[in-house]
Amino acid sequence: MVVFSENIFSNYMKNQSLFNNKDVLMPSFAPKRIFHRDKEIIQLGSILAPLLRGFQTNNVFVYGTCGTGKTICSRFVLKQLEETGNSNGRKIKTIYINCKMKKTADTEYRLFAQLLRELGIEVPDTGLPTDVLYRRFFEKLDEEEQTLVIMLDEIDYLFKKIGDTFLYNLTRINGELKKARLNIIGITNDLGMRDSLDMRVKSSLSEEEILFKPYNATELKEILMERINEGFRSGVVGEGVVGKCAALAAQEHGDARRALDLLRVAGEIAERRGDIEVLEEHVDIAENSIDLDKVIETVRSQPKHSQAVLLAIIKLNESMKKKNNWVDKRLLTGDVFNTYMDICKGNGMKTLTQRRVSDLITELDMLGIINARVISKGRYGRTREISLGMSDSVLEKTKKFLVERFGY
DNA sequence: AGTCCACAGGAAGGGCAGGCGA
DNA sequence: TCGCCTGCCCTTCCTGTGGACT
Repeated sequence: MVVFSENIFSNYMKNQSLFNNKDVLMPSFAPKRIFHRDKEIIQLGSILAPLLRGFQTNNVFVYGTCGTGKTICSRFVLKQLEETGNSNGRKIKTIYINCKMKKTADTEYRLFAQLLRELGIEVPDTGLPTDVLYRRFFEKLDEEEQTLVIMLDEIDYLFKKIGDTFLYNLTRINGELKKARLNIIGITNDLGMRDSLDMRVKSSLSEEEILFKPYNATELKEILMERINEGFRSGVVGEGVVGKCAALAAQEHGDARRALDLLRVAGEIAERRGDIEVLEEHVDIAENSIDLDKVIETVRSQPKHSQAVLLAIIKLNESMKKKNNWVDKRLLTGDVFNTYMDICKGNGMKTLTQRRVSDLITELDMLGIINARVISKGRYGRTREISLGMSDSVLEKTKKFLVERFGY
């Protein structure tokens, strides 16, 4: 029972926080020092340096797996480039765009709209032809002598969705500008994307390439120690915790973002429990919690029909497991569509066509929630084999969320 | 070698919301 | 205000496809 004469936050305020500055442990935080990426930073810096003297330079293609420091290093270099340029009387502006942001930069129109907004020009969400946006962007850019560096993060997502026309359009702008200059930094964790690009785009975007290798456990440990010193009160995080976070993240392709998330969430769990120290058991709990939050957040942001398709996949997956020979049985597009229709009918929803559901399956695959690959069953047709890309505990919570939503 | 299946996925077009210009 | 334009989401129609089966 809550007694209203007592302040519910008094306990929280009584205990001293384990954190000094939690922002330092956020993936978005820009640290003063970046470890083990000297070579890549210097390489990117030397490619962009001619811009400071007003010379043309090459576009850059940055690739490496998740959490290898691509974004943080690129942002670090661009920030310094902008500062150095501006303090030397040369106008350099940088724009960061994450192409995976739904409804923000996931179509060519939305990408150019976002670029225009960054340049201070408001444009409607729809209604204008894309080439009008393109022209406005071009005119605004060429109003004065300046250099614009556009950093397109997760560029593979946009490429898979709409092809490489937008890249072709962007890269050819430079030849038409009279006063301004435009440079593009494409960042991706899809190492195969480069090979799928149109020859003209490839030669223009991949003029320079920088590969970010995964961190090993020792490097991750050093990165964590630096953040702990600033982020936590001294002595609240033990040596074992750092080693565990680093080892777990090293297993996941040397992902520094993962290591930081583990550390921060472990700290939050310890604090919530009222413990005075972050322990290895907190890291174990954090490991499950992070996956869960990420997947639930993604699922929650999906349109209703995508959620219904995912529920259909989860339900079918479950019923297959219950059967003895479930290993031999495969989850196919047709089965998913039938179950999806049942879910829609049960909820009074109008069903989308199989063609559209096929696209939704592709989108769920691109988000990493499911795995779908095209297979041929010979005489019995060509279809997609679908499986779930999440652990049992995450699956259980996702199912709970979807079942509550659809009551199925 | 030819047939056939169950889709994949491309192309075209409709409906809707919204902008532009006369 | 109205007609015409656009992008987006979706449907409809269509062709293409890998490999088991005949």
